[in-house]
Amino acid sequence: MSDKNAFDLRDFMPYLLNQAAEISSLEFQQYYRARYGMLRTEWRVLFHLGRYGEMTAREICERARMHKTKVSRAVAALQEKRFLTRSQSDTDRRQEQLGLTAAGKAAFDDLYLEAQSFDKKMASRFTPEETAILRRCLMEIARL
Amino acid sequence: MSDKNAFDLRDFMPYLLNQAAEISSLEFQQYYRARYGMLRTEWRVLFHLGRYGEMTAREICERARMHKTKVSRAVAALQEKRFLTRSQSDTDRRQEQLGLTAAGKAAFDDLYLEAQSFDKKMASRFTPEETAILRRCLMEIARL
DNA sequence: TATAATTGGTAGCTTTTGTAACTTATAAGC
DNA sequence: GCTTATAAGTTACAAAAGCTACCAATTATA
Repeated sequence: MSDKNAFDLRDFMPYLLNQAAEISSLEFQQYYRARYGMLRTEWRVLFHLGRYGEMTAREICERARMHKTKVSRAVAALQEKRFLTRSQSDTDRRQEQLGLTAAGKAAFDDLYLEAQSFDKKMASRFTPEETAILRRCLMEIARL
Repeated sequence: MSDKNAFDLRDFMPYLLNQAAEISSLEFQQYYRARYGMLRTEWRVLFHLGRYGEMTAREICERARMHKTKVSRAVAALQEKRFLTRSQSDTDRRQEQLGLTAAGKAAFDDLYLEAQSFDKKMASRFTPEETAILRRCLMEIARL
């Protein structure tokens, strides 16, 4: 147990993943938080609508793997910021189509570029081969 | 923007890391939660004390990179479960040395083994080379 | 065509986290 | 020695997440 080769916290994959996720997320958070006062949940919803176009809250739940209450609150917050509009569906009045306003699109475009360059910066710390393996392993673990 | 090769959420490293971390953590959580009613913060504190021996709350903060209020609450919860004891230091009466009780050690030993086999199971999904690269990249990103 | 079951979305309550202020103890400046 | 600063740890209050129950619209079923 006090053996030098013994299993350590730094060898425990869930711990490693959490530390890496936390650090990178906190760093990127600066952008959407400082500029737009957004939360992580809001940034995710914004990304989905900006990147993939109009969709319902349920579709966002599935794609982003977020609980529906989380999405509901993020949508309300984005609407409050005038970044998002809702329009009731004609075929099923329970659901509403969500879309971005001009301001929402502008925020998305801005953050989308930041995300790209942030990702590039992260990848640049490793060789292309390492980065490719890292991405593949993470996708596999995340079941994406 | 609707280009097939365009930057996608699945290409965004912080998102990938979060999804992978969340999935693996939720899975392992089953063990400490179901058997001992522990929270993640408590499991981390238990791990530190079990693996590295007695130390103060401040040392746990540094090693585990947890905020001192989080540690304080986890310590209180572990004490409540009779897994942990405190003893005031003679040289500095502000700090107290934290250690595990017999029950705490038993819980640690159990979970330590589970953690090892869990990690092994995760690693087995990849080749040894891939696993090594994955670990190195994560350590680098997490600045460990 | 009633009635039960399901679905999209919201609201309320509880648990957990984050932040700042506070308490007590030590260290530093003069 | 006496003030001031800093550190360890706790507490209190606010923000956020999780969970359950709920409402209203739709679909399935008897």
